[in-house]
Amino acid sequence: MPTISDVAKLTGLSKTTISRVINNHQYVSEEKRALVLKAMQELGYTPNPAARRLRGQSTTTIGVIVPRIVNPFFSYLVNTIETAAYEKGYQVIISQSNEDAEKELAFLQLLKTKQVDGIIMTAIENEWSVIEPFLAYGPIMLCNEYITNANVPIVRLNQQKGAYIGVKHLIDRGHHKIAYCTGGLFAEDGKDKDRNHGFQKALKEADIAVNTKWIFLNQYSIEDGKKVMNQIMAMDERPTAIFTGSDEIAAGMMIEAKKHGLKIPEDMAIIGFDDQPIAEMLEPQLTTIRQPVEKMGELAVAILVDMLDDTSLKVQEHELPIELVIRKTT
Amino acid sequence: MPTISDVAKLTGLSKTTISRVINNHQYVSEEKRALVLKAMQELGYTPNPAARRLRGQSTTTIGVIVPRIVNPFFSYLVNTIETAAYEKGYQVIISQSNEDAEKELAFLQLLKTKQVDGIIMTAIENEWSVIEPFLAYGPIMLCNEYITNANVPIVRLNQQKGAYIGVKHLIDRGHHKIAYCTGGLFAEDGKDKDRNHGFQKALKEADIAVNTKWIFLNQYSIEDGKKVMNQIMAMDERPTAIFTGSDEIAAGMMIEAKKHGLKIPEDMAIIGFDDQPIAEMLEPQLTTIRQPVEKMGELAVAILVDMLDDTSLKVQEHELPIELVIRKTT
DNA sequence: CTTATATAAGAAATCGATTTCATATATAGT
DNA sequence: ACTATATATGAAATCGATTTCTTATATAAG
Repeated sequence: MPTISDVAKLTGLSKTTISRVINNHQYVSEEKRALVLKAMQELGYTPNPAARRLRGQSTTTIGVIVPRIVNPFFSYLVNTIETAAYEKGYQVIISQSNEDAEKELAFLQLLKTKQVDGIIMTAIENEWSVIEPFLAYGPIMLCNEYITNANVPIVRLNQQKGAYIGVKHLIDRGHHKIAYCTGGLFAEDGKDKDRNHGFQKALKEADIAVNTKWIFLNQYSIEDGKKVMNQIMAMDERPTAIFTGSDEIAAGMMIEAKKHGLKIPEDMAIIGFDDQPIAEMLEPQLTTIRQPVEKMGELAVAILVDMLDDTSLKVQEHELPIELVIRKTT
Repeated sequence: MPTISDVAKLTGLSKTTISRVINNHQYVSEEKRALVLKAMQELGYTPNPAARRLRGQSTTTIGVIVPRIVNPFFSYLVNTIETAAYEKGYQVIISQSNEDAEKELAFLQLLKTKQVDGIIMTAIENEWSVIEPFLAYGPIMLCNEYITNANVPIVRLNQQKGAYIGVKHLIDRGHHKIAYCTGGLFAEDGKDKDRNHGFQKALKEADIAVNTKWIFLNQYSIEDGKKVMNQIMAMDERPTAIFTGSDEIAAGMMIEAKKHGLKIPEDMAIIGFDDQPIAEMLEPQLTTIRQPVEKMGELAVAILVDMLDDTSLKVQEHELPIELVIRKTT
């Protein structure tokens, strides 16, 4: 690997001048600049990022934490983040937190040790008080999941509205017995809390009391959906509609409901969340709440890069629109 | 951020001794070792990776290239790679090649500039002659996609067998008019070539001539599947069965076939590839070829890390089993 | 009792860039 | 013509680790 000294030697100039050319500093004559550029080309020279980082320069790398990449919502989010980052000249380091606070913490260390310039968190496992100290080492921003009084940029959706319009839609279709199956066990803040509020608000407006037997929390996967549906099938009094926290839960429920001979939506209406590709592939096609994943990812990268360029930037918060996509399961 | 000098100052020892403790070198007294460890703890000291890299140490980072992360096959692969890497103390940098040779090349630069210790390629966009020179800067290995005479470790599946057993299964079900819809335009090597051979072998054994009208190459997504199905519907003479290169193509075809009122498998048998979660969610459930993604990812990481630990290791090639999962579309 | 070897620790060089400081020349302003 | 400023370049310090040389002591061998 050629180094900056090799370029200096070949051109007969000093390392300083080479560095100036690399970093587009002023006060380099056109003549020398061309000479240096040519020599760099010739040698196939690339600046060593480790050396640049050591001097406190940027790593042009951003870190992204997702709960699990196999969840399509997050793989789509990572897709847009990676693409947007690449366009801005950044690499992406990925970690799956897997609901593991330890692993999340290990990842935040990358910021401390300057392996990443900044971090996008799409889920939060640790207490904010644990995460906050890392802000001293670089920007952290929240995308998707959020915490109300964290003084960091947030790109999020109006989750309360999402749940509200979904449940409202079920009520409009004449349902009174509505089950609720979503993630977040004791959600005291953020996405799940807001969804809970949206759910409650819609019911309250229609004067429907919450039946706690039909509340299923901490549910995430297809398997979870199947299990819950089986629990519901075993009940004396069943709900007639289910609002779920993801298309995957909904899909699991549909598979199992069909096994039990239930007709959807006649015997059981189901509504998903996310509008993943599977929503269109299920039969019947799934009514769901669409989240603008692409916009979220792009915006998150744009904000993070802005913060990296200008550290004095003030904290922004963006709330993106969310909408109901009515298909055939309601 | 405390540095090694801070630890040295606090303990009253030299940087050299601190470094020895960090790297578990011999000839450090137990007494001093304990002292250093305590001081590191106290200061919350972590070695600066940029500095270590500059000295040519490992980056404990591996790079992974996938075509696109939103393809579930690859998001599952990345999942296992990331998990396995984390267990071995490695970070993962991800890039989507998006069928873009330029982007793949940009990613390989990370090896040259020591931002990653090694790279796992799950797809190949450039000519091997373009990729090979990068081997001088660190190990590259192939996982999933492969090139016959590249002298690098390969973890792959028996793709020929995969296509063969799939097509054979269709023939056993009595089909003679079999369409073939998969990726890879002019596959001269690797996965797609092998699949082509498997397809041809199965037909030949049953004395069935290939109908080129029913060959669709360079197809990947759900949308591609839909388009091809529409092309097939417009034909005078249609195939009665389709072998596809991914569950997604198959899913797209099923959606469109149903729109046209075709019954699956009676009017049209369809077989997928991958055994993604959607295979079970489609109606009817999709017959497909299962690929052991978890094993592939784990094995790839294990081999790469082995190579990093012991650079004299000889090149290995692993072929993992592949199997037919018969469901309801055939 | 001397010499060889194992153990223990530090000083200084090194990795490859950027940055600060110093210096030299050219141009502009008065 | 003389100072002030803009332009152009280089030498050396710096970032935070590891590594190579040294040196000093302790132990073992002859």
